[in-house]
Amino acid sequence: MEMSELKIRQIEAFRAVMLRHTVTRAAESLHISQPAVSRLIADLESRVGFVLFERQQGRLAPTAEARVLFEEVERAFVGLDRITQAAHQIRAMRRGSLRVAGSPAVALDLLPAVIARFVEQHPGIDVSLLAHSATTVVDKVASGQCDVGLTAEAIPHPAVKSERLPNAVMRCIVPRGHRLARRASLSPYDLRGEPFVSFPHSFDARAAIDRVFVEAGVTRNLVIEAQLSQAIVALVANRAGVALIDPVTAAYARQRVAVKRFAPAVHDHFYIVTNASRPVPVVADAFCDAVREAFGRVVAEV
DNA sequence: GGTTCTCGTTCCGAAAATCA
DNA sequence: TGATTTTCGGAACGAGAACC
Repeated sequence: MEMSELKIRQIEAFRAVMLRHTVTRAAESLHISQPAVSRLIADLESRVGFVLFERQQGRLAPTAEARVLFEEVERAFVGLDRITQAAHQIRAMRRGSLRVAGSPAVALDLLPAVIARFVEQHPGIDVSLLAHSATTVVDKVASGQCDVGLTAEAIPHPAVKSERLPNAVMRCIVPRGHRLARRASLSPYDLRGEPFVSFPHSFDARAAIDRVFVEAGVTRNLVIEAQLSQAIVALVANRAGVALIDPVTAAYARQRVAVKRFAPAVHDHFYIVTNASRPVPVVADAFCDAVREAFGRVVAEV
């Protein structure tokens, strides 16, 4: 004979009566009326198919079967307590996971710095960091493989929201000890004739850089193209030439090259990318705040 | 929109426990 | 010992959700 389905509320009432010894006190602990508890107990007895309480002199006395059942209920409630605790930890961001993807320009220095601080503030959060092209970063966020992306290019995608970070202006880097390293800021005219290192033509940043020099009527001596901004830093550090790079990479390159402000401003925008079709997890939302703060601080100090 | 079901309420009475 | 309090549970009913 199949036992009909037990209900959580009936189990709660049973547990409350076992713990508080009377139906009235059980009802108080559950914040319901006493008859409601009596009815829940009666329903539970009907469903389990045996008597849980002997009515002795108007009082309830648990049967042996009730005591056995109570042991099992207590074990289950330990599990419920753990679920409650886990929910509290998730709400308080002391437990959970965060999957971050970034363009190389941010995945090698900025994001590790933000993540290290974030993990320190939120111990218990498991974090993974992937470095990919901007297109792949957006794909991973769109498909739900990553919670947050940070790209150095605008990649339109119907399944993602992009937030442009402010004040991202390129910096000029020159070898340490270079004649231009003593200057406070540089312009296209200062770089006339200098060996120049830049991104490939397919990059948005390359087009923006080229436009400034065309508008200034300055012809550069373009010697090397490189995909990664960190590679450009290495080339400049090895005196292969000078370059314009994004402010984040520039900020972390100050030990290796001289970083100079450049006018007119060449914008190189960064974007925080999140999934548009589902709510941003609490942890990811807090991480986005940390990224905004760190990004703003890094580009302001360089 | 009407019906049914679930879960809760208040009201009330019966029985036992407590107290002066 | 009688009055009062406590406890349990039945009856009636309401609110809200689910279903047709």
